[in-house]
Amino acid sequence: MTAPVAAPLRKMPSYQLIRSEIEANILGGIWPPGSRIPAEHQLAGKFGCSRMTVSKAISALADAGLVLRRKRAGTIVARPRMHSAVLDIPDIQAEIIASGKAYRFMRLRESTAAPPTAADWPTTIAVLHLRGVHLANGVPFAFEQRWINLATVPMAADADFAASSPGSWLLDHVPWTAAENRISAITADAAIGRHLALPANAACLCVERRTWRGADHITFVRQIFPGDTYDLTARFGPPA
Amino acid sequence: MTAPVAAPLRKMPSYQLIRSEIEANILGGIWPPGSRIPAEHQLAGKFGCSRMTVSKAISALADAGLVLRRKRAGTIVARPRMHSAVLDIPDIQAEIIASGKAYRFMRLRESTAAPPTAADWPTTIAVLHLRGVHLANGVPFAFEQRWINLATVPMAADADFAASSPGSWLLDHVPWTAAENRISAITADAAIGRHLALPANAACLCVERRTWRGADHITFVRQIFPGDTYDLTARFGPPA
DNA sequence: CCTGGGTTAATGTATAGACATTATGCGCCA
DNA sequence: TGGCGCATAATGTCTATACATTAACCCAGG
Repeated sequence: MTAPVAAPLRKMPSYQLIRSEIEANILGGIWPPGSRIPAEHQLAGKFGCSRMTVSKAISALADAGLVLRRKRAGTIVARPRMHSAVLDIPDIQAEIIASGKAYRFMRLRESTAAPPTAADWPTTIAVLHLRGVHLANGVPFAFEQRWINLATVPMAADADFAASSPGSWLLDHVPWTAAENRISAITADAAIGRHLALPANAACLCVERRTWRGADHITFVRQIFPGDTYDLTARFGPPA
Repeated sequence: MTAPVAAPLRKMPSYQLIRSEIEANILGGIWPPGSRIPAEHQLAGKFGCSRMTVSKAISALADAGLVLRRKRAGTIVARPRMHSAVLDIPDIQAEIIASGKAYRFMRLRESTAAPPTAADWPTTIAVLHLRGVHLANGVPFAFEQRWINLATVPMAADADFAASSPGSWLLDHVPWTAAENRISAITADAAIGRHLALPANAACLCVERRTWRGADHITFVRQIFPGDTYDLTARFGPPA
């Protein structure tokens, strides 16, 4: 039995090792933002590998936004920016099941109402309008209102949304090419308060998501979570 | 003058062209999820390039999550997932200025109160406690409450937060290695309502952010936005 | 029928070299 | 002094090749 070292330095490929080395220099402050890092051929010499390998390592760092590469000018350390965060917006059904609770989608009355103005859909297309509540162990977790474009997803008309939530069904059956998420805070109206068992005027987190397949609209969904029991969390970098 | 084609097929490198070709087959449904795509050497033959070039293209697709690569089994089209969304959480000062409005940070009374329990900071460290309101054209835009770890950032004690917001100042002076964002909805209390000129019990979007440099805490900030006028938007894929 | 192990097809990594591309920065010339 | 243009240093791409690694597959043996 070898040493049970928990460290992940088992047998890292060169380009990952080089990447880690550079990353450590940047994050450790040895190479401050704006400074030039050694040229590829210099690093290749230092690490005793070919320039291609160094280039692959630096390309990964450039993709990650840690450095900026410019021909002739060299590679410089990027100024850290709180540009964007990777936010986990999982499928509600999967999230509830993953937490060990029983999941159920309670479907409410639906209609074939016109698509919502917020989604700027053409008013002429045929849509399936769904309303329902996601339940975790029988407790309301989120209220969902969804419009599905029947021109793009005709088989949605025959789907059984009692077994799996509309979101999961769509993920399983319809590939999407673009999506947009919008997060805001709203005050629960009477209907929402009733569905989620909330007091009047409770603050709620509202997630609206639109998805496309190419130029075609697939679905527009508005999910409303109780503000005091749900939050979205995004994390960056190594664990603290 | 050549044809004013808007299409971006000007002079794409081979690996990007190959990537686009594969991507089109996947997104167009010709290669459905779970199906195998041709082996690298086959694609190399088809495109008349080396296997390295094909591999680079497929690696990019694998990084993007469109395909899964497995030795011997080949490369298969991944099942699309709403894994995570890239959310734009820009610096408030930069955001307001970018929108063409006048920015001002109105600093409120501060204290050296103990760090907030929510940030699970040690209670013994010296902190700088800041409170203020971000103003866009004089109108309250967000209420901010911030704690800065003076052990990690001693020069924050002497900084002038009238010129630039605390967030911008920190971004410019302190590199960070990890960050965590938490988004929730809250009901405005009396103080928040007063600062943001909101009616009582208005729903607000609450963004809490913690940043670290290595193992050291840098700052904990809680920003509160009027729920009806602010939202966070994240977009994926090509523009609609 | 099941199990084990070897074969082998596919990806993963790496190299040395070549040429393309680009913008920096210096020198030349007006 | 000023501006123009070219040499050059750096990254960007690509090739042909080599070997490592992995796991699907198949077949022999129980």
